[in-house]
Formats: sequence, C-alpha cells, structure tokens
Amino acid sequence: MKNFCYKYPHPAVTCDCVIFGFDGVQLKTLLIERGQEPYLGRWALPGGFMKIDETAEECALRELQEETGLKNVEICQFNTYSAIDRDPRERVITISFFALVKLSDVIGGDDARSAKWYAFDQIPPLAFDHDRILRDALHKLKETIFFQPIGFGLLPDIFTMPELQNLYEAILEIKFDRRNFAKKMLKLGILDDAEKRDTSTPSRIPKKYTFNSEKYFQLKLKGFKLEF
Amino acid sequence: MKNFCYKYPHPAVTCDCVIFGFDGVQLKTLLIERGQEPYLGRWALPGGFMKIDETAEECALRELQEETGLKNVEICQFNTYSAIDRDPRERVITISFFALVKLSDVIGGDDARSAKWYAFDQIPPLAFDHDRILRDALHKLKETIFFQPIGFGLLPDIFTMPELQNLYEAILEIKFDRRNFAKKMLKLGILDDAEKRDTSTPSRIPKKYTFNSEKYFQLKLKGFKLEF
DNA sequence: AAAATTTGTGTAAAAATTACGCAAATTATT
DNA sequence: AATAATTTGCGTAATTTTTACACAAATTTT
Repeated sequence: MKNFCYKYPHPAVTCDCVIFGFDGVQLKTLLIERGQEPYLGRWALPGGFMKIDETAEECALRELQEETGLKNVEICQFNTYSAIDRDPRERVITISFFALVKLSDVIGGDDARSAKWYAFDQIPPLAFDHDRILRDALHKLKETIFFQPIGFGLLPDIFTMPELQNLYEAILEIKFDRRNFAKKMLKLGILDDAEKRDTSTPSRIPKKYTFNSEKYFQLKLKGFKLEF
Repeated sequence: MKNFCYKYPHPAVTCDCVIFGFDGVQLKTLLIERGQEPYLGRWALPGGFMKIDETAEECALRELQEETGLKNVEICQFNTYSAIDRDPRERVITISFFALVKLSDVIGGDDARSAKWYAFDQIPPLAFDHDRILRDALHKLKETIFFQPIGFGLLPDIFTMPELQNLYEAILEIKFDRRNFAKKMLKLGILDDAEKRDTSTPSRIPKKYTFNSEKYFQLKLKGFKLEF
C-alpha cells in the first residue's frame, strides 16, 4: 500500500488556517472538532494534508472549504512549523495561514458542520501545536493592524465608527478616546459615508460608513503606519 | 535504492537563506555557485534539503555553514514557497529565511568557497525561483526596518552616524536630512557613545557609536515604529 | 418627564517634526 | 602652503500633529 518511494525520507506537509472573526464585541476564531485520531474529539485549526499537485495556498483554501464551508477567503501565509515531533504519526511540517472574515458571511452557512467560533478567552485545549500557532497568528494580527486597515476584512460592508473602534480595542486590548480615534481613522481617507444625513446636528445614532476599496488598496500599496 | 515509502506522495523540503550584508555604501547579498544539476554553474541562495531529524531552522543554519562558512547567525523565517514546478527534479517546497550579518564577520573567512557577495543592482540570473525569493526578502527587510533597529545586525560593533544613515538610505532608497536623521536615531535611546571626545567643538571626524544591546532588546520587545 | 448616555463637532495646549543656520575641524585643490 | 570646499555637531524657529477635553442635540433609560 505504500507506493510512493523516495531515496531520502520526506516529511508530510499540511496547511492550517487561523480564521479571525469579529462579532462587534469580541475577536473570535474558527475551530473544528477532529473526527479521527490522533487527538480525536479535540478542537483544532481547520487544515489538512497538502496534495502533491496543489500549492500550499490551494491546499489551505480547499481544506478550509471542506471543513468549514468558507470560501473566497483572502488568506495570508505567516509561518511554517517544523518541530520534529509535532505530529505523533510521522514527521509533519505545517504551513500556516491566517484570514480575516466577516462573521455575517459565515454564521448562516450550513456547511458549518463541526466548525465553531470561539472567543479568544475561551479557547479549548487544541490538538498538535495549534495553540502555539494560534498565539502566533494573534500576535501577527496585532502587528499587521499598524500597516493595514484591518476592519476592512472583519467588519460588515456598512459599519459605524464605534464598531470600528471596538474592533481595534478588541485586537490591541487598549482603550481609545472616541473623538481622537475617529479623527485618526477619517484622516486615512479610506472611509466613505454610507448614508446622507443632516450633518449639522448630532444624533445618538452613529453615522454609517463603508470602506472605499479603491483608496484602501492605494493606501495598502503605498504603505502606511498607524500610531497609537 | 528508494527505501523511504509512504501511502501518499510527499514533497521534498528545502531551506534557503537570504543573507544581507552592508559594506558602508551598498546593500549586498551572499550567493553560492551551484556545483551540480539542475542549474549547474548558476548562482543561487545558500540552502538545501532538510533532513528528517532536523527542524527547518536547524537545516537552514547547517546549510548556511556548509556552503558559506557562516555560523552563529540569527535567522528569521519569512515565507514558504510551494509552486508545483519550482524544481525540475521533483516536488520541492522551500522554507526561506533571511539574516543580517556584519560583513566583517565573513569577508575574512576562508570557508567562503564559491560564496560571493553581490550588490542588489548586480544580481546574476539565479537558479529556481530564487530571484523571487530574494525580491520578497528585500521587501520584507524594508518593512522590518520600521520596527527594528536594523543597523544592529548589519553594521560593525562600532560605527558612525553617517554610516548608519547610509544604511537606512541604501535599504529604503530615500535620502534624509542628516541632522534630523541623527535626532531620530538618538531619540530611540539605543545608541551609546563609543568614545570620549571633546564634545564642545565639532569635528569633521564623525563620532563613534555602539548599540546598547540591553536597550535594543527592550525596545524590540516593547515594539516601536519609525516614521520617515 | 427627568436623568443618563451617546454622538458629532470643535478647540486650545502640548508635543513632535521639519527645514534650515552656524562655526569649527578636516580634506581637497591650486 | 594657502585657499576653497566639505563634513560634523549643535541649535532653533516655524510648522504640523497629537492630545485632552468642552458643548449641545438626539436617543434611550428610569
């Protein structure tokens, strides 16, 4: 049954995905319950073995869809783990990705199967070294926020300034002055008004915004850095 | 002769290293001339196949020493390449690293063998997809410079402010006002005077500095961001 | 109906950045 | 050897950015 032979030993390669979501209050991640050994019944990152005729990115996207129903996700590779005994079966290295998704795109999907969203302060014990991978991904997200308008991926198309601020506060675990935060975000020039409203008079109902994707990509290309 | 067999096909795994150096004027990288097929005689990044009982980091360091004589290098993983046909022999994915080294540590070494430093505007055609990897590493270096005092790795222990400025200008391809650049660097608090000198009167011979490694690591941990 | 909360707009004070000037020491030129 | 040009360290005024709040209207809560 073992028909694939090589002159030198080869490790197996898997791809794993850390999927970030935001429900308006908490930052969450998507986990799946393992249906087979090892670690049967444990929670784990979505992912699996790479086929010989697919790239790592293709593998990650395929596994993600198979296991969680998620598709059309923009994934970003962030690290490859190669500790000798990270998998009890054989030598396995894993190429890991993270992605930001809008919870609204997913929650309804019935592909969800055993996939479930977990807030970061309620992560169960994970299979393999997935807790380490998850930690690293969160760290990477915190770094990334200084260079990329993260909200674009995690918020619904139309959102309010308080929502955007909650997101930043959830990721960075810092509180901001509401008025200065809004100034900073507006100054980036990537937010459009999502409605027309009597601007002369304040209301307790917050204004709605959308991301201007053209300006967003321009800014992302040019590179920027946010100070907090 | 093919004694390592698996139920499913496995790719081979290699590690490649982009080594950055700085000669006071130009940013350079260390390449080796290939001694075997494929791409015999072409230049390539130092690197090679990962053994089954070593991690990617161990592999990268071992290959680096074998091929260039370099050791005690702090390497940083930055991407894994998995295009299907990036190696004509078989499916090979490569985990890539970059490192910043002091040219002085290397130039003398007689291990150098076929290794040679190349300025970035004189890179020869490279084997495999190594030009792509090199480009990505350079891009990563430019990003990194905003968060880490790069000079620490690339400059000799004792250096001058103009040297540090040349380094930043070489990496970022921007010119700075000498006086404001010095202010910014000094404000980071990671530079110590490397000599005692009559400070009251300016001289055309620039002051010498060293990095204060304690404060450097403190700053790196805390995280900072440089504005230009 | 009164009290509390939330939002949009603003603004003065503080801090940081920028764009330069100057004089002495060294190097290059004639 | 004298003169000119360059380079360095120090400094400063003008500008820009950031910060810390104040205010009033619209909702929501009590």
